[in-house]
Parts: sequence; structure tokens; C-alpha cells
Amino acid sequence: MTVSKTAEKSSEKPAETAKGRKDAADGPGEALQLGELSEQLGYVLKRAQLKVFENFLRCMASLQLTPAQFSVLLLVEKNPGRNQTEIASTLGILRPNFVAMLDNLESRDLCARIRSTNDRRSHILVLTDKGKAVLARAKKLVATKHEARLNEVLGPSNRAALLGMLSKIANEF
Amino acid sequence: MTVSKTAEKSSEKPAETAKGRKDAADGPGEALQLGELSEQLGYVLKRAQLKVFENFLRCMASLQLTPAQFSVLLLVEKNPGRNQTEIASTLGILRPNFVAMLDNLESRDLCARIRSTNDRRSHILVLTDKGKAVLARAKKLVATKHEARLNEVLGPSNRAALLGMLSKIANEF
DNA sequence: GATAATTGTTATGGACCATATCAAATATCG
DNA sequence: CGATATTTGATATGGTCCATAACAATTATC
Repeated sequence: MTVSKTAEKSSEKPAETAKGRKDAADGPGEALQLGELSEQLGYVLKRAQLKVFENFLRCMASLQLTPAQFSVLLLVEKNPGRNQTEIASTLGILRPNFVAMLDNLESRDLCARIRSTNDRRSHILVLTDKGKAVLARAKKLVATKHEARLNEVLGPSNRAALLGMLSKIANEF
Repeated sequence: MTVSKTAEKSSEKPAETAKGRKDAADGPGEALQLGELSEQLGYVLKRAQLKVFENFLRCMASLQLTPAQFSVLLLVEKNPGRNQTEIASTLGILRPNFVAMLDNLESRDLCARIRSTNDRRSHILVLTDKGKAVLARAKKLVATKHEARLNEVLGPSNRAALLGMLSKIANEF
């Protein structure tokens, strides 16, 4: 340890630079300097992701759907007749963790596991009628509330550009 | 439940549309259709964030720094003399969860808690000499390996545009 | 000087993620 | 065919991250 414990004046350097905040007698709080942090793409990316998910949850409050659940319903709808392993793996969900997720969706009668006759090990996933209806409503909520808010902040063309760059990162990285 | 259990032919609709995959006799796996999922900004955003963090961890393997730890070191460096509550809250970390993080960094002699003489409740955070040295090396690794890879994939101008849009989302959402 | 608020801390529970393991069913191959 | 390996869904378990309540020490407030 090279730091003198119980130092406060820490005269060392006037590193407090501009606007030099005085040691004691702070104002109402004095916001911290983000510094290079606001240039770290990973940091901003994470922050943005949290905000987007948070907004998604608010928009979906009436349907009680998380982003992960919504993605499962979307994928099952577009790929009927697939089993748990296939759906889970393309979503990056590990099979063991997918079980509880499906238990939840199935208990709410949004999707169903059907024992395949071709391969009696696997469970074919299908949306129930209620699941299809809920998903349809979810899509509308996403479009009219969630994505609409994003368009407000970014503008449609920027939104498309953003999606393109994120896809590049997600795929070619 | 409106779904007939133990159905497989599921003739219902030939929803398998194009390229109609036959019921049994699958090829090597037949990739699933992402469908609207690839248009969901939240989904792609999360995917990209995971990839970026994963790459960050690889680049930092020699220094054993996580993104969160790196952000703490950066923030403490730019804001010396702040206490735990201030550092934690501007990073979106809850005070209770920040304790273990600091225990870790302090046990590795990267930063130190100093009891303030102004307010003997609070702990002033400072980087140790080793902490400054490690952070300097970390910055170089981030620049030469991590951000360099991002520039390869996106190009410098796109990277700047991406950062700008993500900041907008992170702040004005 | 009594009461309220703040700081760091502990304890605790939930959500998410990862690994090992298992029984049932299927595939593989001698 | 039959022994062995593989696959599928499932359970158990542990780790990490995130959130809340509560506490002692200290400080602020009135």
C-alpha cells in the first residue's frame, strides 16, 4: 500500500482540476465526471440495454411478458414443430434453464409441449390459441408503445442504422 | 387447452411455408427462422452487449478485470476523493452490492478506502499506485485489442455514430 | 439534546446463468 | 440382433448479479 491512510486534504496533486471543488463544504452534491466512461462502448451499450428492457417491461406490464418470454413466443410462432433444444439453443438459453421458462408459459396456457411421435424423447412446442392471441397483443404493444418511443428518441432512419450496427456486432464479433 | 396432445403431423396449416421442411427426416438440423426477432431492437441490443462483454473479458484476461471493475477504476481515477455511495450510485450499483466489489479490488491492492476526516462515516476511495498502473495497462489493452476489434467490424465513423445513439437511449429514455 | 438522516455493512432472497447428472428414448455399430 | 454411445428433457446445484430490509456508527436537524 502506498496510500497514506487517513489522509483527507490529499494535497498530493491538485488533480481536482477545473472548477476545483473544495475539500469540505460540498454543495448539493456536485455530479461526478464520467470521463472516459462515456466513451466506453461496452458501458454505454449496457446502460442502453437496461433502459430498453426496463421500458419493454413497462409496456408489457398488462401482459406480464418479459423480453425473454416474448422472444420465446415469437420464435415458437415462426417455427412451429420444433423441440425445446432447438428453440432454446437459438435463443442462447441452456436447456436446463429453459425448462422452468416453459413451465411458466405452459402453466399460463400460452404454449404447450407435445410429445413427438417421431422421436418420443422430444417435446414439440406449439403456441396455444391463447398464446397466439396474447402474442398478437404483445406485438401491438411493442409496436405502438415500445418501438414508437424508440423512434421518438432516435428517428426511424437512425433506428434502422442502429439495428444494423448492433446486428453486425452480435453476429460478426 | 385447444391443442390436441400427441399430434405430430399437425396438418392444420402448411405454415412451414417456403422450402417446406418435411415432418421427419430432418437434414443436419435446418436452422430456425429468426423472423421478427431480428427486428426487435431489445433482442439485438442484448445479444450485442453480451458479445462485447465477452470480448472485453478475453482482452482483459491477463489483468483479470471485469467490465464493472474497470468502470469502477476509471471512475475513481477521474473522481478522487469521493466516497462509496457516490461512486456506486453513478455507476448504477447499489451500495450493499458495492461492498463486495470494493473488498475484491482492495484485496488486490488496486484501490483503497480511506476514512474521511470530514465525515467519519464515509470512506474516501483512491487508486493505489498499483491500481493506477493496472488501470493504465487496462486502458491500453482496451484500446489496442477491444476497441480496435470494434473498429474492424464497424469502422471508426460508424462506431462514433453507434455510441451517440446508444448514449441517447441511455440518457433520454 | 432528542430525533432524523446518512454511510458502510450484513443478511437475505430473487433472477439469471452454467455444469454435472439422470432416466428414457434413440442412434450407432460390431 | 444386442451392446454401447448419443440425444432429450429434467433435476439438482452453485455462482453471479441485483434488490430490499435492517443495523451500528456517525452526522445533520430542530
